Amino acid sequence: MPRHQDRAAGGRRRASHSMESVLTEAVVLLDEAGPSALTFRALAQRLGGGVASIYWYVASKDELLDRATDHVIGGVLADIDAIEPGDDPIDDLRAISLALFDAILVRPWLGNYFMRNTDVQGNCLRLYEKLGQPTLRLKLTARQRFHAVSAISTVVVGSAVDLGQEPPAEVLDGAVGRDEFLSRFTATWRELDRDAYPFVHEIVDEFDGHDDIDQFRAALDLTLAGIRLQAGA
Amino acid sequence: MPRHQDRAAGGRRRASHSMESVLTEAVVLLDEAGPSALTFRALAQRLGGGVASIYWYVASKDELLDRATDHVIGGVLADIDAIEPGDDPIDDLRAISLALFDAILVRPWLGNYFMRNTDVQGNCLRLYEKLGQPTLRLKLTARQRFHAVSAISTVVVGSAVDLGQEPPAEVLDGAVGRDEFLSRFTATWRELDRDAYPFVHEIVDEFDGHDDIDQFRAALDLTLAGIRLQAGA
DNA sequence: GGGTACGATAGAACGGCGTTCGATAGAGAT
DNA sequence: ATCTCTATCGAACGCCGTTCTATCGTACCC
Repeated sequence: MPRHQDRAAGGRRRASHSMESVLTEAVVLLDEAGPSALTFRALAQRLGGGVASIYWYVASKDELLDRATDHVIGGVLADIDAIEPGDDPIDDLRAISLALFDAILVRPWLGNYFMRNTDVQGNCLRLYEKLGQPTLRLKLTARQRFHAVSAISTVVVGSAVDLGQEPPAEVLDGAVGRDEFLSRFTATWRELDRDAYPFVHEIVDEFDGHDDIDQFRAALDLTLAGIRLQAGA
Repeated sequence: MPRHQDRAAGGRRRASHSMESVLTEAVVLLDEAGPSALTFRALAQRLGGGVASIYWYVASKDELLDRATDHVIGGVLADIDAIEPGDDPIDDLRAISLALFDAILVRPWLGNYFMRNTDVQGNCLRLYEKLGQPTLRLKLTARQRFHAVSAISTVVVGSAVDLGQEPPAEVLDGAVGRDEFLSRFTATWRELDRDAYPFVHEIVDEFDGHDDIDQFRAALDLTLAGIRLQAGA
């Protein structure tokens, strides 16, 4: 029986993966073209192996996304550990939140999978802890602390989701710039009836060419101001 | 040539749709079992027609989701129009936000599609306007007004996304209750090292059996407190 | 060194999805 | 009667996540 075991030039090599390489390459795909680009087939090709092999490391695509997310959060955690705690707990909260948001700006897809399953996302849990520790220095009840951190987390996730909307492909191609894309909206808005839409007209100039990080910082600072008020500090 | 035109008993009837019926049935599917249940095939079956017919009304699934979302926001808008403006603009902001969140509690999938494309989502734009009008009565700059409404919108969307995570099927089936599902997490958390996770231990009792609307209300009130402070009112 | 157990890999197939194509039925105008 | 435009639909296409089954290669045992 001719079992052709061609170890010669043409012979297919078997690929050899690792959890690390799987997650790293998954993140590369996500970074390059967003969640829709991360398919098992694309990932397998990048790893130089077969599709089914990936299932040895993760049980499903959801788990892959959860683990990939936690993988990059690990890096964020390192950045956050480098932050020196200051006198003001609220300033610490702000610093940690901004570090997290910086990571989301670079990888807008993060928002959709962050904190989805702490069983698998150990780093996300650690980050949650990090975010909560400054509140222990504030005069708050346990419930208030819980709500405060939830609120900050909500603001981060909410902002991330705004960012994470995959732009209509023409922006990704670079065919039209982001500013032009925004202006298309504002142009429509400006044509609305001034009496029926006084607020939209009031802020349309602000929306045009607005900066995402300014928007996040403003939302975060409003929440932090509320927390500070509550703590009586 | 025998073009068999069986108008007899067995003859298939043609279905007759309308934008209204398409969106209504789409919402029914979303309500019954979440976004994963809304497929063109399931929708066609419900409408008693063919798959391709739906494409006469919407150009893609994204547009279907956008329009379905805007459809139900229309109902929310009616609720909001029924709210009498009070003396305090911030109380009005709170009332409108809560009305919106009430709708999201019933339909957790809303958060993922809300405010995605104001071209198609006219009602969402109207709601944005409604949310902004109270800020016109506050002493704020245009930019501050823009950021204030964005912040509120972010809190709503962020909370909705938390809610919108499709539970792991066993909860949907009713096999395990929501409380039991939460307790499974907290049980793991309680086993963590107390020194490494002081905050998690501090709030684990709060997390166990927590109420989503309390969490939202707390986050919203923190943001509103920040806005009130900014307006010097 | 032959046999065996197991960690790891992979091709092929399955069913379901969004989407497209081409055909066609019905209603109204010419 | 014919033409036109709106509306409908079955069948097919290509891609997706997932599963099945068969293998390869190494470490270990006797």
